[in-house]
Amino acid sequence: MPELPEVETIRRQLEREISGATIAQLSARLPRIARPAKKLLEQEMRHVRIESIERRAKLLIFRLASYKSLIVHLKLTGRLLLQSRPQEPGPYTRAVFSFADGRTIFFDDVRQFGYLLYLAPGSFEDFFLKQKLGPEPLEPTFTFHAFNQLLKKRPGAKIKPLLMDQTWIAGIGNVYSQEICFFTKVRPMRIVRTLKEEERRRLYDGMKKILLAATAKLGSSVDTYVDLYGRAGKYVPFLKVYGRAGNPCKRCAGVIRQVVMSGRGTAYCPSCQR
DNA sequence: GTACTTGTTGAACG
DNA sequence: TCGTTCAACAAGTA
Repeated sequence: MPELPEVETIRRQLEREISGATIAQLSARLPRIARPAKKLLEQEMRHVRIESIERRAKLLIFRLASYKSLIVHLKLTGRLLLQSRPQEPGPYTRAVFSFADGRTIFFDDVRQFGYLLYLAPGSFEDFFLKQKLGPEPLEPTFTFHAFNQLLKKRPGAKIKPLLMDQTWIAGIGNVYSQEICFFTKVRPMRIVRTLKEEERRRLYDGMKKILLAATAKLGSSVDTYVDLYGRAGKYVPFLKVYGRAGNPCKRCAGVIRQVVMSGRGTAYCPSCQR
């Protein structure tokens, strides 16, 4: 599942490879992934230069010439794959970017949840206002004080689903929210108002530490995630609780337990997470 | 055949 | 209005 570290990894690779390149054409092979509509998207993406690649939450933003932009959301199983030599599209290739220099990028997505969204100049701000995204956890301006203020807004929330709430904080999903709780030694169902000062501090430190470490390892390939070059992320061996239910805790003598919270699988160590 | 997996949306609830 | 939970979406994997 692409979360902040995975999406940021792809952003950096895209920046290196296609910033400044020109898209000759974009072909949406599966119309449902094209927004607002296949015809308009393909029309608007003819012969446009990519100025830069940005990321906000789990969204990739292609900044294009003439203040146009293209948003890419990978959702659960989306991939962007750079092909330096001509390749046949696979069964799950939903769109193909063809560059003026002959390279292509495939947008593959088994589950068809991902999308490509064209935004005309001006509608960019509207889109992000509607999204109501919370702050970026790795921004230098996101201090402990800012985090603490954020916690005060939701005193009654359970910490793990709150970490996954994109309108509260951006970019954290089901994998890293569990890892952050483990690092903090706090159970995922803990109510925010019961968190002590030192636990809040560990939450803040752990969040930054884990997201940075995972990004440095090019993300976690727990499902189908691979980077722009089709390579798996290398963070999985460092995951402490995600996908480890029934296994011994890596920190104490406990056994990792799995529960369901807000409809999502949630693993934690009942022994060292309180 | 059935259960399970997940990011986001929108509906439903209190 | 707000916070929260839950079904739905889709399709591969166990």
